[in-house]
Amino acid sequence: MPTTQRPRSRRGEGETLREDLLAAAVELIGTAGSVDQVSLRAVAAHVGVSPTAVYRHFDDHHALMTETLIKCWRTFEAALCASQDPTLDNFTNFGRMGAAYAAFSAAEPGMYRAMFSAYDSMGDDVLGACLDVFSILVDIVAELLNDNGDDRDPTYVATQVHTWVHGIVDLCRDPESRPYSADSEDLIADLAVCLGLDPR
Amino acid sequence: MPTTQRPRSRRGEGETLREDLLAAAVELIGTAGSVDQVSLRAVAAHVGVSPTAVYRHFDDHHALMTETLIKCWRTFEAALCASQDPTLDNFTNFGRMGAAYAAFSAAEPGMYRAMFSAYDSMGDDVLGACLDVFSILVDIVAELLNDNGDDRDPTYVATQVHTWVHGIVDLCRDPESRPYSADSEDLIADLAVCLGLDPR
DNA sequence: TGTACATCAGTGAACGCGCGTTCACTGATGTAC
DNA sequence: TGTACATCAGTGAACGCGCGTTCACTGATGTAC
Repeated sequence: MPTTQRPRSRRGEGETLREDLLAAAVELIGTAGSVDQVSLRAVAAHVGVSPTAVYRHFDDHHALMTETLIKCWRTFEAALCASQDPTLDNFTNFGRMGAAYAAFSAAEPGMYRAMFSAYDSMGDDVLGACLDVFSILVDIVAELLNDNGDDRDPTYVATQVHTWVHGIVDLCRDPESRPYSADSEDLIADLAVCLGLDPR
Repeated sequence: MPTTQRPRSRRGEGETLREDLLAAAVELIGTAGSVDQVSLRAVAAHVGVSPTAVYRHFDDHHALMTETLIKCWRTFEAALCASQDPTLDNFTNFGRMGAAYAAFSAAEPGMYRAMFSAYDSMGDDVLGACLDVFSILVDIVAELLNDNGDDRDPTYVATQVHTWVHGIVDLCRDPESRPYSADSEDLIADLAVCLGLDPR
């Protein structure tokens, strides 16, 4: 958090501060691991601007946090999409998405926790961003089931996948102190087989 | 939170305030759904006592919260144990424990979230209480595997069960706004079969 | 080309609040003599 | 049986802090004439 003051934007370029505030808020959420431990004043200080400047771009603290969380979900979405390779088969891509999910939660544990702690308590826009991510998973599961001639409901199976993966990365978040000696990579790898998603 | 003042304990009965403070802290954690949103002052006010009185029984805010969380874990442990009936077979008891787990998280969602958010960040005593609960699950899974002549590692399978159940109750916490149309009871019921725990 | 001015992108002081914690204290009560 | 007193179980005022938010303001800058 720089005590150094941010240089004032030139006329017409006021929106750059908005982006800087969001980026700082994302970073602070990642450090804090929760939304409500990140103050408006801390975000402003991180950027090098007075607290009042924030009100030029956001209605209040809640609006700042809502937009920040949406940005987090978009980042997560981009990471999952980037893992997909259309030249590969669906089961391989499914595995890559699982690995990307685990990698994101390991690289940004605070962000991951904050996102899933608050996904349903910040309003419809955040929930919408969350649903967009889930639909990516539903799509790949649907293709997988189709490949296998499996007529199970893709949404239900995707929910099985997601609840399990989420439980794994949420509980096994700290290899040092977790109560589970198992490795999250093993757990995720076994999961597809348990759910009967591997090609026969 | 009563503005009414708590009557002073009689001489030699000072420990009753300690119990009252812990009970109030458990309740406030349940309402807040997190540990660090519950202040020492709020706990004192809930009991009807001055903030300074808390320091007669706990070193500081952190010590109060640590003991409160342990009490939460013991409550959870008692609920799981109470679901077991030694006159029934292991698979039935396994199902009853799953139902008790889901019932606890549904009845005390705030407590459940606070417990699992903080299980690894409050010190070894809290982690120990958490491990005690996990070992209950390992025991019933071990008996189940033994019944089935299944030689999988009970700890690993229990980890599979727990990560999945936790993911289900954590993500499907709010039937109104969750992104999943599935019912958590269905998910939990299907889980045992997916993991091959049902008797053949 | 010069200049008045509206607008943009902020600042700085102040507010009332709740927080954890420290300090000096108070009054009831059980007990030793 | 009476009483002095140590101890118990607290209280109340005060501290410095960070918080969200409001308000009046300032100074640079692009633009219209």
